[in-house]
Parts: sequence; structure tokens; C-alpha cells
Amino acid sequence: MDENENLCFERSKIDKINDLRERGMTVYPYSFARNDAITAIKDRFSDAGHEKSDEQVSTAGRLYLIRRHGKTIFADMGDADGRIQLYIRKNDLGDEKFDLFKDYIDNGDIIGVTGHVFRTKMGELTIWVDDFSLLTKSVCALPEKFHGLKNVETRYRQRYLDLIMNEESRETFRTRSRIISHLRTFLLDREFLEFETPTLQPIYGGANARPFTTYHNFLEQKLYLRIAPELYLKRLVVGGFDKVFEIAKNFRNEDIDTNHNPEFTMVEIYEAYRDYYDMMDLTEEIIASLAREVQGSSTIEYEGTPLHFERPWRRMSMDEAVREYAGISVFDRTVEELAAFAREHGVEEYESAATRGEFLVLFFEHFAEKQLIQPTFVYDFPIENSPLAKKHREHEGLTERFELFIYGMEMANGFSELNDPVDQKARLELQDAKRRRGDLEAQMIDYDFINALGYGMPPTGGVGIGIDRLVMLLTDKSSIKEVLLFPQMKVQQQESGAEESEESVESDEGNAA
RNA sequence: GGGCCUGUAGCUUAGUUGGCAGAGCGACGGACUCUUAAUCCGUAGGCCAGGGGUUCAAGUCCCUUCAGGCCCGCCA
Repeated sequence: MDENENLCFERSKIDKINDLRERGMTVYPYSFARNDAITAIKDRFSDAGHEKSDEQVSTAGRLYLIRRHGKTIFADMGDADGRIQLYIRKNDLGDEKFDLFKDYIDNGDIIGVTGHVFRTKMGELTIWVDDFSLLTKSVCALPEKFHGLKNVETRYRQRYLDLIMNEESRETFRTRSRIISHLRTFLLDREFLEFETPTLQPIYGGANARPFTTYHNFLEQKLYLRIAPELYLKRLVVGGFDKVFEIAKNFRNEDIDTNHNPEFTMVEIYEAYRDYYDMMDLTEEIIASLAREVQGSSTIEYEGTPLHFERPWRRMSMDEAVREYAGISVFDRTVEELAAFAREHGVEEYESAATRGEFLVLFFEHFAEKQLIQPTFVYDFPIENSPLAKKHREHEGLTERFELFIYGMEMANGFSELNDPVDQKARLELQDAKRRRGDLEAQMIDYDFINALGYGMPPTGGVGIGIDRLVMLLTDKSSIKEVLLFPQMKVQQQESGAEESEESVESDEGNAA
């Protein structure tokens, strides 16, 4: 083995494979007639006694723990959902077959077995093996059998190993799958249509964030990975699909931490003839339903804190939240008074705030956000940083926008969608001006989107729910990396060979010029 | 961007005021027909993340680079 390749291959296991092939054996066969999953066998034979069952079973899986006892072997075999013990005797298999197992089968190998089920003297449900076949030889050593794989970095970088070794990790991702599946069913049952809109977008929008940039060689044009599907889904509402959703991977070129990964999953939902109150109701229903589905209860525990999902949830305007947690109402004060208040209380970045609306957001984030532990909707955001939300029906300077906070984390964001094309044009022009002044996260103007609104979008409510954070909440994980199968990690430096040459990847900037 | 912490064999890890780098599992060889972290005997396996320094002597102290974790800031 070339040591520069940094492979986990083990000499002794490669040697075994060569021996087996010399003896005419197939080390990597094509299929196996597996009749039962392990959990099915355990269920079916739960009341088995010490006598072998009449019925023969056939199952397959990975060997986790082989215990050799001379002419007898015990082994634990596991598949996706369970483990079961195997009992193998020389008397039953014959010398040749038994020695084949004894000498050539290792922990980590995948085998198929046929046999009968019984319970050992110690009470363990076990397959008394009549015959086995090697289905896949593992050439890399499994981590330690008792402590398993603990190293966090390895668990993220080699998730397959994490999944092989850690049932807790498998359980987390099973739950993630169930959450997405249940979410989809929930919406389909309510006659929403699921669509897929472009991930590669010539103009990005729908959120304030820095994009990833790429280039299409044939079209000879710059493209962006979407930061949100919002503007495309609203085009569908214009087109007449009045209940739509997309479970979308979004991409944001920003920092990575325990709550952020450059690519993440969000469900965005739009329903015509609804407003933001309706979308709060819908969000509440969805998340409460998911909690019940996953935890079997409307109360879950997150980092030791019970969170209550029974409806209705607390709702407060941003102004109310600031009045309660900061003890000040921005609408009763001058901007100068607000700046003084901010300085007194150590509010970061207050120098750039010039309007009551901006102070409202600053104070909310500084005083209130982290305190919103139980599910809480905060609504009526200032117009300054909500360019896609409809103006408030009563309050000047505010929009009909809400966010949902749980355990201080932002979980969802929704609006009464802005459908006045003239207003939308003006708001995006404002964003564009900010962008041109160097605000890297301000939005571009998508004139085609404005034209779509020009044809008329019915009054519409929309909401986006962050799926990764929801999975964190429902699986009690404190890092987003624990709920992403393959979190983004920095590429590890290769031992630099002399022939190392940069693939001639064309740089975005160069091509975009 | 700031702070704190971590990196020792394939895995899990010990390593004292600086004094020969140790164990368990796994691997390899052997014994063992109801074990289950099986047990018992033996063998091999380490550039202590990389680089530099202090010292008679560095896993240990200092500087630096890399990777990772946690917290803060920033950000939907």
C-alpha cells in the first residue's frame, strides 16, 4: 500500500483476501437472499426458548464483536436497526467452513447467515448458524469495540464510521429523515404542492446574505447558488399555484459555527389569500405536530430545559418585546434619546442606527432575543430590514413580518408577502443602493420578479422554517454539525507531493469580469 | 475578528517538579464447544499534529503553523 495515499487498508486483511481468492472464493459477491431484518427476527422470536426454532431464518449484517472459543464462536451482528448474536459451532458447519470463519472473518466484515433462533443459557436471543457466506470483506480496522469512535472531528469527517459505530448518531439521522418525511406529508395532506425551483440563479434574492458565485461556461455568465427560493416560489403563486412549498437547500457564504453551515435546509411555504397571522397558525401547527410525531409529546427537553409546544404559543410585537425586556418604547423617544440609552446599556453597533426602526431591532436583539426560551412569535418588524414584507395595515414604518424564537434561536420567518409591485420596486432599489455602497448582504434587484408581481400576486402569506435547527431542537443537539450528515469541514492538507499541481479551476472572479 | 481548550499506536487513553513513551481494545501466533467489553500465554506496532527555540536532556517549557471543539462578536 502506498503510504502517501493515507489509506486505512491493513496488510493482514489484504493478505486474507488474496488467500481466499487463491482458494477460489468470491470475496465481494453480488447479492444475498436476506429474508429478515434483525429487528424483525427479534420481534418474531421474542418468546423463543432454549430449543432451536423450527423455522429457519436468513439475515445479513456487519460483524461487530467476534468471540472465538476454540470450536465455538459467538459474534454480534448488526444491521441498520438492530443487533443480534450468532452462535457458530464446528460440529454444525464442518471443519472446513468453520475454519474459514475462524481464520478469515474479522470484526467489520459483512456476512449473511442462515440458521435457527434460540435463547442461550444467559438469556440472549441468538441465531444458531447453519451456514454463512462472506458478503463483503472489510480491509480497515473498526474503532475500539467498547469505547467506539469518540473523536468529534473524525465523526464529522468520516460520518460513515460514526454511523457504523454510534447508535445515537444513527438515531439522530433517522429522526431527521422522519421529520422531513412528516413535514412533507403534513403539507401534502393540506393540498400544498411541492416544487423544485432553481438552485443556480442569475440573480440571488429572498434573503440578506452573501452568496456563493459560480460561472456557466456555455452561457458565459455568472451564476449564484441560491440563498433562498423565495422569489421563485412567489412567481408560482403569481402563476396560479396558490398553495406551494419547497424543501430547499440554501447556500450562504458566511461564517461557520454551531448554528450555521454554508449549506442548510429550509422549508418555504406560500399560501394565497392568507396573511401573517395565518402563517403563524400554520407554523405552530407544523412544529407542534412534528414534536408530537418525533417525541410523542408536546413537551420536549432541550439541553435540560423543558420546552412546551402545546398551542397557542406566546405572541408579542417586537415593540412589546422591547418594552418588556428593555423597559423602553422606541416610539416614545427621539433618536438621540435612543442612542443615549443604547450607549448606557452597551448595545453593540448602535452608532450606525439612524431610525427608530433600527433601534427597535437592535434593542430586540440585545435585550429580548436570547430570553425567548419557550416558543414565541415576535411580529411587526420595522420596514428598513424587511424588503419583501408587506407594509403594516395600521402602523406606519412597520411590516407584517414575524419570526419564531425557541430557546433563543430563530426558527422561522414569515410575512404577509409584499405584492404591490411599485412598492416592491422601490424597496429593492433601496436594497440595491445599499449593496452598491458596499453592504455585501443587501439584495439585488430582480426585475423579472417585480414584473411577476406586476401581473398580480394575490394576497399571500409565506413562511420559512429552518429544518436543521428544528432537528437540533427535536434531537437535543447543541451543534448543527450533529444534525448534518456531512457538515462542511476544512480540507485537510495533503502531504505535498512534488507533482502537486493546481487543477485549472477557473476562479469566479476571473470569469465574471 | 477576540478569548479559552484539545491534538500521544488503527481506536480509547496514561504520562508527576523537564529524566529511557506505558496500557486496554484491535492486529499477528497459540489454548479453549453457551460467550457477550469472554478468558489465558506470547509477538509486533509511536518522527508524541507540523516547524522552530530554550536546555546536558522536551510528549512535558517558549514561539509559530495546521486541524478541531467551546464561548463571545459578526451574520438571517
